[in-house]
Amino acid sequence: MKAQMSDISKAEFEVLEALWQQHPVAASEIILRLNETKPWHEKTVKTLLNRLVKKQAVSFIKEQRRYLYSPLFEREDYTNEASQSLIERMFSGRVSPLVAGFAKNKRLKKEDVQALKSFIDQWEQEHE
Amino acid sequence: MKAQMSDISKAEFEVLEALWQQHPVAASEIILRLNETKPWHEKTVKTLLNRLVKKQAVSFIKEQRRYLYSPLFEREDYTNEASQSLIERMFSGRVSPLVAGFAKNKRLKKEDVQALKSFIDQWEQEHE
DNA sequence: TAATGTTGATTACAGGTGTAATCAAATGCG
DNA sequence: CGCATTTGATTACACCTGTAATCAACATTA
Repeated sequence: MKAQMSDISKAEFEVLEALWQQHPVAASEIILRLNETKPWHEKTVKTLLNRLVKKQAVSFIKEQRRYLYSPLFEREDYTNEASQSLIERMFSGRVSPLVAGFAKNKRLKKEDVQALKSFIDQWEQEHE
Repeated sequence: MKAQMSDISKAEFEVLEALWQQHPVAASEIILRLNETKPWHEKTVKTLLNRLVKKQAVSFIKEQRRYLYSPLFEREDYTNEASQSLIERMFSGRVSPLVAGFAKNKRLKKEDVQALKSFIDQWEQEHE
C-alpha cells in the first residue's frame, strides 16, 4: 500500500524537514537537528521516523547497527501536493482567492509581489 | 476553551460549507444538502454537527424540538486562516512559492492570472 | 392510547496522532 | 567478562476523526 504523500502528519512533516536538509543521516543526528527548534523527546522522533518508514515516505540503509535515513520524495513535490489539496478543498482549485486573502490581510510582501509579477510574465509568454 | 478555527476537521468543514450556503437551518436540511454530493449517513452528519457545536464553531437556536444551526465564523476567515497556517508551515509565511508551484504544474488559469494582476496593481497603489 | 417516527444526546469503535516508555540486541567500557 | 549505553522495535495511552448505532424524549398517527 503506497501511501499518498498527503497522509503525512504535521509532526512527521517536521521530521521530513530535517531529512530534506541533509541525508542520509542517523536518527541521533536528526534528533539533534530537530531539538534546535523543538523540544521533542528522542523517543518521539524515533516513533515518527518509524511511522514515516511504514508510510513509505522515508527509507534507510543500515550502517552497522544504526540506520541512515533518507526521504523518498522531494520537499517541493510534497508541498505542492499539499497546497493543491487545500486549494481544491477551499477554493475550488483556484489559487487567486488564496492570494486575495493574503493581500487583504496585508501579508503580501514586496518580494512576493515581485515574484508574482515574474510568474505572470512567464505565464503570459508561454501563452503568448 | 475557545477552539481555534484550525482544529476543524475535513469532514466538519464540509458541514460548515453547507451552513455557509444557508443558515440558520435544521439538521434535516443540512443532511439533504450534503447528500447531493456526499454519501453521508444521517447519523454521521449529526455527530459532526455536535462536534462543531462543542468546538464553538456552530451555534443553534431551538425551534420547537428541532435545532436551527448557524456557523459562528465566516467562511473567508476560516479559509484565510487555514491558508496562512499552511503557508507558514511549508513556505516560511510567503505566498509566492506556493504560486510558483501552481505555475510550474500548469495549474494557473487565465482568470487567476487576471486576478493576480489586479491584486498586484492594488498593492502597488497602496504602496505607491 | 399504543405504536411509530423524528430529533438531539450518548455511546461505539477502529485507525491516526502526539508523545513517550519499555524491550531487546548489539556495543563499548572498566 | 559483565554492566552500562545506544539503537531500533514494540507497546502504551489519551485524544482526534470518520462513520455510525443506540438511547431517550417528544410528536404524530392509526
